[in-house]
Parts: sequence; C-alpha cells; structure tokens
Amino acid sequence: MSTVRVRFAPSPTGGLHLGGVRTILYNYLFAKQNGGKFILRIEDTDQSRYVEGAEQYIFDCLEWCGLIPDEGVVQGGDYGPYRQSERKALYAEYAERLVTEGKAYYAFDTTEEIETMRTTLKSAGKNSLQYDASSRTSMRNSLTLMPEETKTLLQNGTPYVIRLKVEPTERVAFDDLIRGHIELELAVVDDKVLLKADGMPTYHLAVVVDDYLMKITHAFRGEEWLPSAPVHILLWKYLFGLDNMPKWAHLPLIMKPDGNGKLSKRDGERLGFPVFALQWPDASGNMQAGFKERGFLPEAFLNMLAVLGWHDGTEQELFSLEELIEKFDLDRVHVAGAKFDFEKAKWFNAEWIKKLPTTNLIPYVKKVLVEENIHLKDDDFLVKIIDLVKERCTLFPDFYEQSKFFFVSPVEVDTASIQPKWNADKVDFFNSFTQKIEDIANWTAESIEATFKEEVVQHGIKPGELLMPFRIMLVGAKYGPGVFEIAALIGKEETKKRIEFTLKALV
RNA sequence: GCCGCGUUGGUCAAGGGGUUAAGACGCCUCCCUUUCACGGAGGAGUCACGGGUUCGAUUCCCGUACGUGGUACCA
Repeated sequence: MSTVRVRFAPSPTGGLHLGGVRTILYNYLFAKQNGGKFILRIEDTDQSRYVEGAEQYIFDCLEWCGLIPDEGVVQGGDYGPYRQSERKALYAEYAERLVTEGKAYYAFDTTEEIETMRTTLKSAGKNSLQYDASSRTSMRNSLTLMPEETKTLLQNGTPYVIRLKVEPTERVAFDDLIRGHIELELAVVDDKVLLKADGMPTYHLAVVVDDYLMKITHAFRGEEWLPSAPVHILLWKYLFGLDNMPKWAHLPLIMKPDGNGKLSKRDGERLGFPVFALQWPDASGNMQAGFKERGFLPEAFLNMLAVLGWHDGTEQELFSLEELIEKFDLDRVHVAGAKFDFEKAKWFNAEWIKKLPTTNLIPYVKKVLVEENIHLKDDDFLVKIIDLVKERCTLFPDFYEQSKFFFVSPVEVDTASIQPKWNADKVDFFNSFTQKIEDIANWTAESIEATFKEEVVQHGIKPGELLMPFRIMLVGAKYGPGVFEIAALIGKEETKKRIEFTLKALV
C-alpha cells in the first residue's frame, strides 16, 4: 500500500471561505489519520482573476488554523513546482499528446463565432448549446479543417485552444468515497477546453496532470465538481490509465443560512457574520472581518467546520484537532448540503473558551484589551480576571465588556437603577461600610463579604437591598461576577473610591 | 430546458422495516445565583408528498414536488 497523498489546490482569486477551509480540513484529517502527506498547490491558471496577496492569504489561513502542509508551495517537495503557472509547459505537452493520439483537437473559433453558434442552435430550438460532437463539425477546428490549413494557422500564430474530443456514446462510472457508485453519460458533456489561448491549462487538464505527477492517491473536493468528473475520468483514461486515478470524494456544500444557494463570499456582509477565516476585502474594497478578527479560537472554528457535514455518531460535539484526526471517517460524511448557523458557531467558541486552560487564552484577551487602551498589569492579575469572566464570554471582544471595570473605574454608573429605592439608611450603611473596610487587614473576597454581612445586620436592612447598589458602584451596571470577588481584585482603595463616587452622584 | 446530487423539528443531526424517532444550537418555563452569565431540571417543535412491496414503512422500490449543483478559453 503506497503512502496516502492528498492535496488542496486553491486559486488565488479571493479569500478562503468556509467551504474551502472545510475541504482543506477534511483533506488534512484524512492524510494525518493515514500517516500520509497533505500537499498544497496553487491553481493560478486563471491569471485574469489573480488577486495580489491572495496566495499569502492562503498560507496565513492555514497557519492560523494549524493545518500545515507537508509539501507544497511553501514547504517545497520532490514534485514541484507547486504553482501551476510555473508548470505551464508541462500541461501543453500533455495536451499536444492528446491531439497526436486523436483524443483532442485544435479549435480556432473566436468567442464571437462560438456565440453565433449558440444563438443559431438556440433559434433552431436546440436544448444543448454546447461545443460538442454535434456542433464541432460546423466549427473551425483541426477536425474540420484540412491538415495543411491547420498547420498554416498554427504557424501563423493564430490563437487556438485545445479541446477534448468527447465521444458521446461512451458512459463513465466511478465510485465516490462518500456517494457510492455514480454513472454518467458523456452525451451531456461538451468538448472541454483543456488548454486556453494564453497557453494556460484549464482546471480539468491541470488537476489530472498534477494529481498524476504528484502521485495523489485521494482527492476531495466540493460537490460542485461532480458534473465534471466524467471529463477527468476520460483524461485519466487517455493519459495515465484508470488504475492510477485517485479515489474521489465529493463533499457536500455549505449553504446560506437563509434562503437558497451555496454560501458565497458576499453573504457575510449581507447577513452580518464572517465567511472568511481571516479578514479579506469585499468587492468594494472594504475589509470584512474573518472568524479570527471576530474573536474566534482556531480550535472552535475547526471544530465547528468539522461537524458541519460530518458526525461521529456519538453525542460528542467538541473535538480537538487530534481527536478529529483519530475519529474522522469519510463514511460518516453527509451527502446533503448543510446550512451554516452562526449561532451554533458562536456556541462552539464559548465552549472552547471554557474548555481551554486559561493560560492559552491570555494572548487573545490581551490583544482585545490592549486595543481598547487598557493598561495591563502582570499576567497573574489577568489570569484571575479571565477565570472570573470567561464563562460569560462567547467571542473574545466580550472580554472587554466583561472585564473593563477591573482596570478602570466605570465612567457611567447606572444610578437610575438605584435611585428609586435609595434612602438615608442606605447612605448610612455605605458610609459605615467604607469605614469598616479600612480595618480589613487581609483583603480577600471572604473577608470583604464577612464585613459586608456584619454591617448589613447592624443596619437592619435586607442584604438584597444593598448588594445591587454595591455592584453598580463597582461595575457601573447590573452584570459581572461576584461583587466581593471584584472588590477583592480591584483593591481596597479603588473600592472605597467607587463607593464614594456613586454616593456623591446619588445625592 | 437538459444532466447530476439530495430531502429526519427553525438549524446541525442520530437512527434505518416494529423505537416513547437520540443528542446539540436556538426558543420558552422553572431552579441555582440577592446581578448577568455558567450550570441544572423541564417544555414546544420533525421523518416532503403520492403510490407500491410488506402483517407492518421514517427506513426498501417507483414516481411527483421541492431544494441544490453543473451546463464557460471560472475554478
């Protein structure tokens, strides 16, 4: 049994969105669980749509997710180059070989001529407007032209493409790792362009040639590729033999949460959630926050993506990357598309924030707080705070709201919530309480609470009447962890200061 | 239009001839917390439709509907 080799081949035309990352993830999991190699190549065959920086972006995404290729554009390897633009000559060679063997042909038709052909077919009431066995005989290609004419055209540098000669009577079949046996008629596929006029291969030629030369054993891709599988099978048959063809798995699509259709890069903006792993500009050039920028943990992001279309059959929902490698099973990948649910995605993040050791969270929380101009003391202090508030946080920006009062006195205090029931007795209470805390030698949540309770008894007021005002004094509003915990952490002086501040505001 | 793939609560889903049809997110109620969350206990809500096959279909078969993908010198 040869080594499992899988690959992912993104095109540098835009940000990596959910479907793409999930395909990478499944590829990665499969490779790792079989002790194989995960290879990254770049499909920059459509240079008209090439976007500057998109390639680096792909590397950055992989790094953030922790899905590092074993071989490829960055790491190198024995089967390079891994960028298709650098393999241009290679593809042309195979395309020529197909022409020589009568499996493909040169086509000199211009875009306008093809347009004309289609309108003619349409007005004739034809359903199929394809460049195929039925229409190629009336087009300008090496099948219809005299050999000398073709030769002259080529010598004159006339632009041409190489098209696959699809025999409509053939049928092809293959076994999909997820969907089982699939049979397709070639009558419905057109004579696909293999080599474009600019000398670049189309996806169809490139994927087959690269998969062969890079010894790929298993190929995972989105379901949208299923209809073109016959083309690839034909190419394998003509070029390298069906026995060498990788096993295919067509993954279900990730769909829009509302309405219909597969999730697209524009949906994030429209629906208010990220669709990219990392930030990426939208069509109008505005930067769209990715999962990273929105405050997701890569662990949560990967976990959420893994179970969108795959389920391990038990009740477990939280999986680390190591567990995913161990448990992932192609047989348990769904056949139907899944709608993306941002609420559930957030839940995964909240779970991972609770699950991960606090020390792992420090860098993320620090970043958020520093961006809010919070002056941070030592890590020990931060760890105590994180422990206190982390179960109240879903995304990292929540840490700011949930912990800012540990660092700065509340600017706005919600006195309106205290005012209605405020009276002289309560003022007395807080005045004597501020006196009493002077004497607390060991400033801990327990001692503060004990002192507070004693005072409450002395004044004969219900504790509930006083706890909320106290909280509002310290936090500024009605939320947060235990009041005595907060008082303990911010210190005696700060506690006094905040009580006195609010007392004045309430007059 | 044609071809492919699909269809279990609002969403993710387990199950696969006989089940009270798991579980999770979200929603609702209550408990805990003299706050907000976390946690706990409950609740509402589902097998697209029509025919077969069968003693019995959510499950198997065939249709229909609906969804979705493809039908490019895009990937």
